[in-house]
Amino acid sequence: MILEELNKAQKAAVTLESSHALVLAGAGSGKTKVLASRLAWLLDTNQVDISNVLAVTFTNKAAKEMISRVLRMVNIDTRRLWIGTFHSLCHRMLRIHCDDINLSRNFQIIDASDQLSLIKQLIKSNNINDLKYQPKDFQRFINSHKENGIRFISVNIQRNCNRNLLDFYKLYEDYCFKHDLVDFSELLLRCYELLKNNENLRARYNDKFSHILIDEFQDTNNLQYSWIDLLIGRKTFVFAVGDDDQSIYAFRGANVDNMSSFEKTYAKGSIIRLEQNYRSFGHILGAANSLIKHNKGRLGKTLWTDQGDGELIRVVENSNDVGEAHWIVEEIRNLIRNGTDAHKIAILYRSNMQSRVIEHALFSSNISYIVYGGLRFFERQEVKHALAYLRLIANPNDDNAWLRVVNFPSRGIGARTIENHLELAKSNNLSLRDSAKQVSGRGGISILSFSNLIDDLILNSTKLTLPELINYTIERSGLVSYYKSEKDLYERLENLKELITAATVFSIEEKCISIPASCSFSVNKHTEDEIISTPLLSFLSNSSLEANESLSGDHASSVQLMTVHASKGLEFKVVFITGAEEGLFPHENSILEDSGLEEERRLMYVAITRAEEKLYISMANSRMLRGQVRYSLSSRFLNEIDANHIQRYKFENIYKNNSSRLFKEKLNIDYNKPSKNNLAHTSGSTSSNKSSIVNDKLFLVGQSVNHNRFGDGIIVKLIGEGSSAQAQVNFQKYGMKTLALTIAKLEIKN
DNA sequence: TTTCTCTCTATTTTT
DNA sequence: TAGAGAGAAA
Repeated sequence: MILEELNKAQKAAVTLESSHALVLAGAGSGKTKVLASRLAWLLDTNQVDISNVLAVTFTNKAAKEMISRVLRMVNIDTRRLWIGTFHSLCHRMLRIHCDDINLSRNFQIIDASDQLSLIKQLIKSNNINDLKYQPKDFQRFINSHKENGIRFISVNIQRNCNRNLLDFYKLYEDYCFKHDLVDFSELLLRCYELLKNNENLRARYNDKFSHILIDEFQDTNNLQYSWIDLLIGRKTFVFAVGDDDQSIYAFRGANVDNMSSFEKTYAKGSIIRLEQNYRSFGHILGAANSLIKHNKGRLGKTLWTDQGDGELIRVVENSNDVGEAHWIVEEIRNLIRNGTDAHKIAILYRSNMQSRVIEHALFSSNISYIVYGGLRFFERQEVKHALAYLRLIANPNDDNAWLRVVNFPSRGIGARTIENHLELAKSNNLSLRDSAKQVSGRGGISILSFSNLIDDLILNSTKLTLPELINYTIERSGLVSYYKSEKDLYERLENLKELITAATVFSIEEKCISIPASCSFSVNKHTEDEIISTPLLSFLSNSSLEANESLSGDHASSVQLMTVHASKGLEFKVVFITGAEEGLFPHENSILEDSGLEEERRLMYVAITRAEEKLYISMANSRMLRGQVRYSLSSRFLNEIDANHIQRYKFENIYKNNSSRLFKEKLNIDYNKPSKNNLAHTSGSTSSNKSSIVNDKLFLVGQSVNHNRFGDGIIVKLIGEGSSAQAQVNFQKYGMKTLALTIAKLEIKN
């Protein structure tokens, strides 16, 4: 039954015996199916006990999907299965073995935004004023080092890294160690060190896991690879699935080379390719294949389908961003009128800011839509406030949680009082809570009463279940009355109530419903499948690790809007790829280096391969960017796609009295020469000139020009007059440059 | 403490 | 354009 619905290549992968394997799974080739079938097959044929499998995914969503697919094939007790994200699996190991690595049992996980606010606080309290670096730079420095397995102590100072960044790394490390805080990269690094430095333990896990399954292997970073490496024992077989052409997260440390490293070290030339695509029609795949061929150093694969060519891809030129949005709306109306479900239509864009204009157009046409990638539930301000109170219950010495809510809702504790308090705590080497009694003055009294509030919450936590405790906490802390007080904060109040619901659901799932929130499970120490925890603690960990999808509205009848990154792994009947312009897609920050450009190309590849039946790619000759009108050439990627898969269109939009009338014309046009009459329709104005005459040449904004070194480009902006006149030019190969018109020899192209 | 005003900056993002 | 953060005024 498990093998019935698989094609030959899929079956070969699923039933592979006694060896490591690298499965190159193209977009839409049934990757998830193969992974789930593999696991089900191993269990069904009794080749392995469920407790001997480790399955790693990148998102919680993917893990859930995998579990539900496996359950459809075999009946198993999933609680004994080690499945989850890298972070959740490391977390699981750390909870079991925290005693072995000097980690407190109460260690708390901090998410990216907690980490950032901690960094800001440390910058302030240590009077660090290096104007060169923003808090985010410190954060990036710390995380990227951790993700390469580098602690402060092992940073090579010879490397050209700044002393201040380095010193701060130490400061941050010390603080986290002292306060039992573990950030996301620390979860991995700690767990890596646990296995690395503890031979016996490592040997036990090497024996335990006879099969390791890894999803999205192209997205692993160096530390994740090393962690897996440590888990591979003599009798362990790794089944890694990935697609180097869909690696789009190098910017956050993912290393595609892990695929070839794995292949060389373990899989030894045995690559299984899944190339039959079940998602898209031929023209769409042809376009994707012809585009991605421009990348070098691929492991190589070509997608094919037996479903026929389908429709040509429609490449559409618009005069500006507003026009593009209106054209999309018009087209979507037609599609819906002809029977396409709205939720099977996706609008993709390179950067989030592009959604605004599109949303506006959809909204005014009464087409319902959902935007993915907004604030998630557990990242919302009010939820984080409530969680800070809960963290203080779990650990009253959590200074960050203390600082977050000591004056929220406001209790008359100002910046001055807090400064005093911090100073006092630091000089006595105490936590804020332990030094609360000593704060003097009016603020001191307020702080004392806050401290009493926390004591009261802790007292009640032993009597109440988790949902009851949360309810009590948000009432007693004043959060509820604060959010009740103003009308437009109603939604935030709802979210607080939603948190109670989340805890209720969580309690049921964890089967800990009648246990008071702060009571420990009794645990056999070092039992590998048992976790030392309390309901409150595991709820808090869970809320950091599983910051679930944002609460969005009506799924079923809404058009879906998201970035190309967010679309990875999804599929839609109809896809609109918008903003196919030089500087935007490929993004100007990425085009100067080959690796950057190749990642942009893979991103376009991902976007194209989301489409099942209909694919539109649109561009606008000009768009409003950061309050200025920006002119662009069409994306080079459009020229890299084989022309026989494409049909080009051009749309002129004219607006009168706020109502839009669309005139469509089908033309064979050269996309690198925006026609001049488009300029008349661009909205917005800038303080710069629309034209400039230098050496008898008349330069216009929006004009195509050629420079002897930089090649072809388009004039984006003209600044100044006469001999000091400058032109800002967006060059196809070199990005944005500002040139003096009297010096630079710019040729006007017709 | 809160609110207003000015300045700065600007991909992609899961855990 | 729009949001965040800092600093000054109320």
